Amino acid sequence: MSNPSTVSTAGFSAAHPIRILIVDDQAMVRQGFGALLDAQEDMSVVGSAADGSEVVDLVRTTRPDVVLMDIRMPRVNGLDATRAVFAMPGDQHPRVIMLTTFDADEYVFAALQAGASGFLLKDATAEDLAGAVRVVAGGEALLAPSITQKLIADYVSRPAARTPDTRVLGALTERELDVMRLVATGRSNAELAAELFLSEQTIKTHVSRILAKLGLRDRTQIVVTAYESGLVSAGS
Amino acid sequence: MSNPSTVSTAGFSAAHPIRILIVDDQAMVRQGFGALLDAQEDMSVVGSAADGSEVVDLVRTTRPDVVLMDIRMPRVNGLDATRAVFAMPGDQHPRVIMLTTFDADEYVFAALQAGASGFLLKDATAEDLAGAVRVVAGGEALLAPSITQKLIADYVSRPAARTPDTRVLGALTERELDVMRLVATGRSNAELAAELFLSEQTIKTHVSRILAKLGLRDRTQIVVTAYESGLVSAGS
DNA sequence: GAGGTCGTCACCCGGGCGGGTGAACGTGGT
DNA sequence: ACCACGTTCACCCGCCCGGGTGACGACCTC
Repeated sequence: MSNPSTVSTAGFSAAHPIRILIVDDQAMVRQGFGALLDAQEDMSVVGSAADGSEVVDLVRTTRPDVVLMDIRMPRVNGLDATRAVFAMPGDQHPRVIMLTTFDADEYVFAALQAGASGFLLKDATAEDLAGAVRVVAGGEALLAPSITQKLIADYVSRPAARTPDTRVLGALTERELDVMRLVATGRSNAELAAELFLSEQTIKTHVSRILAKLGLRDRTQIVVTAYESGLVSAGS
Repeated sequence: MSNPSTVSTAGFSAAHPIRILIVDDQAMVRQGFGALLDAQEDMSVVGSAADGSEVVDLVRTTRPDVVLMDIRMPRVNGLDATRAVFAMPGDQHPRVIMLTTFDADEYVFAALQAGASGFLLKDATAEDLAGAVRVVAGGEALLAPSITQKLIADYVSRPAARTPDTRVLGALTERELDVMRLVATGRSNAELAAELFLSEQTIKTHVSRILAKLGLRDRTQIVVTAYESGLVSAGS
């Protein structure tokens, strides 16, 4: 899995070793992976922690490029620790690779959402691990094949991320879009009037214009169109 | 990127070589990749094609385990060819790895949706390619790191695949869910009556029951709840 | 057979909704 | 200066919608 950016990363890191922080509650893992990665000439393990609670402080003091993070840990788990890392002020967040002993698919989405760039099983070989660190340090991402498989299956089952439809957004004025968004929450005209500090009649005018411009009949069709066009989306 | 299943695959394929079909319009690629993979002792290139139009026939006659498919080809492109392969009758479809000369992110989702299990750039090394074939033949999936990066970015931006909410699905009867789904398309009571061959009054009764059971006020809130609960979802 | 749920349908009533028309004000373009 | 457009608001009207009540048959449980 090499490609131009991996190569350039390797060249770059010869001068500036990739700084690595290892977070795992098992001392064996910290020592094993630590020694293994430290042996790579383009990498340097700058710290380790046994608990997610120390991660933020360590990131602040050691400034790692890549954090290897066990997902299951006592006290603060890897998920929360990752979220905490990406919640840190500034925009120089380290890249995070999640480690898991077995196939914990229920955490994959949460981990990626939290900001992780990689997901490896702990049975990975030395080459796998070192390669993954280089890939992730190079700004790309890498998942274990079994994880990739699950991710793809989940991915294709999700609706395409909808960019708000231009045919809708274009025809309506900004104010009408405001009203449409609120109509799509199930509110009545009177409620919209109160919400927007307007007369109910004004709301009715806006709603009528929306209906006319979009060729719809009633407010239920406005709600449907709002969802289908991506103006609003499920999950609030 | 090795793991138990990769190992078992290799062990399995020593007795039964992985059968490979190569589809690419460039003769250089067919010959190069073909010779490269054929040199692997656990692989056997069983055919090649320069055009997506021949793929279905070749899959039928050569029964490959893995198809390496260029995404850009004259006449029938790799996307359509992949769809055609998975549209073939029977359930013993080969696994498909898409190849692309450069970073064609706009095709990634379509390719995966079509059924592809892998996505590689053509600058992959021999080890990358052979490793990817083994991973995919073993039932898992593998993406180039730059593709993985884009996939993750797109993935986390999508709303979680909603499993229809039990609080909604549980309270309503099957018939009421039917009506709710149709209400959520923006139809009037009269239209629902016609659609379901019922009296309009019956529809009104169902709608009233839905409103009462879910604690809603009017049909627009039914539409909102239908979308938010996952009973229906955008993208039709 | 008694009781419960579900699906079907009827009548009446009140109210929110949508349609039509008109108008005022401010902004921006030519 | 003029017109177009967007935003705001008013009055009137017709009607679909939602609420209440009651009913009938089918099915299932006990």
